[in-house]
Amino acid sequence: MRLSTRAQYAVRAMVDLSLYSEGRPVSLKEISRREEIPLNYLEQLFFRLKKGQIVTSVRGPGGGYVLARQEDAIKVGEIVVTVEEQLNPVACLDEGDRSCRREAHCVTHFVWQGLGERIRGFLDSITLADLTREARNRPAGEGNIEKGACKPTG
Amino acid sequence: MRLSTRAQYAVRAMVDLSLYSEGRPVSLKEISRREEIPLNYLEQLFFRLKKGQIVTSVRGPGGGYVLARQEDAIKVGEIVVTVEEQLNPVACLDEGDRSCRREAHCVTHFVWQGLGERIRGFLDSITLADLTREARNRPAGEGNIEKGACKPTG
DNA sequence: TCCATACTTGACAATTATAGTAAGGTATGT
DNA sequence: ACATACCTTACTATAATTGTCAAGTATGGA
Ligand code: FES
Ligand code: FES
Repeated sequence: MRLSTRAQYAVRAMVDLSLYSEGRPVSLKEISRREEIPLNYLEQLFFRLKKGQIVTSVRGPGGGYVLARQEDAIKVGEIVVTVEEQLNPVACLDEGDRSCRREAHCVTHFVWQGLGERIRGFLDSITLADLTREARNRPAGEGNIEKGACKPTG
Repeated sequence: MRLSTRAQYAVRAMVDLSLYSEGRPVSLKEISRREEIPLNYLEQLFFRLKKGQIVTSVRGPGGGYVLARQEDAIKVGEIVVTVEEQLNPVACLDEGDRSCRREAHCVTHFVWQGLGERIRGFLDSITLADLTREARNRPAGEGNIEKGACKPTG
């Protein structure tokens, strides 16, 4: 029951972007340095985030990414879903899945369905604004995490 | 954000056991046939379930497994946790993890912590009794699922 | 114009976790 | 004794994920 690091990175990167933006575009290079996320990997994430219309991009020198909306209109759940395809605990809940056309017979199906709803509900109840507010109330140096933390292994 | 098939299988197997037991021990062979779960795999699961004191075993011919407690005293969350080690969305929440000793600096930590609590809370709110009641209210043939359903792939 | 910056995009390798298989052992009722 | 059925460990194959590489495009400024 693990969240992908993609999702963890994406949320952290979004908090970073939000914190250091101040209206101007923020380059991935900066975010990469502060949050210690590989630049190439960040590029993949922001490719998705852009498609998901959570950020917009500015090309050329001095360019970077900007939030597509206000901090308080971006839910954590959106970010996670955007980089992680689906947020369902089991495959048969995925859109377009045909492995089980008779959920009516599956006793456990409704359990996982309910679980998925709770997960989404919780993550959608938190906005980027909540996280940046939290971050500003802290001493914190560079980046919003401790170096090397939040890694899936180690 | 996927649940392991171990967990899915375990819950289904427990429902099956509960449904067909009627006081007598149920052999894994039976469960394996009805639920279409490989016998060897089931053995691994029940090895864990026994250690977790959710079932007890009876050896020898005519033996099998029996619920260690009443249906309504066994939570789905217990079953899942027992076969799946931990139920945390990120590694730093795991007991004994040392990757981050300063969660105070990590802005996103509390989000994942809250998520984990919701997940556990929800799964602990459902008991085996709820599932068997559900199952008995259905036409259903052999096993409590449709053949081939609930598989992670396909 | 030319160049440096920084986004854009696809392909791919390495690592890890999971699912599933195999095999041998132990207890026990008949 | 013998068949049944639990007990336990070890291993392999497969899939997903993480992370790297590389080549391209748009743009602002010297
Ligand atoms: S059909 Fe969805 S869990 Fe079985
Ligand atoms: S320390 Fe737990 S998520 Fe960063």
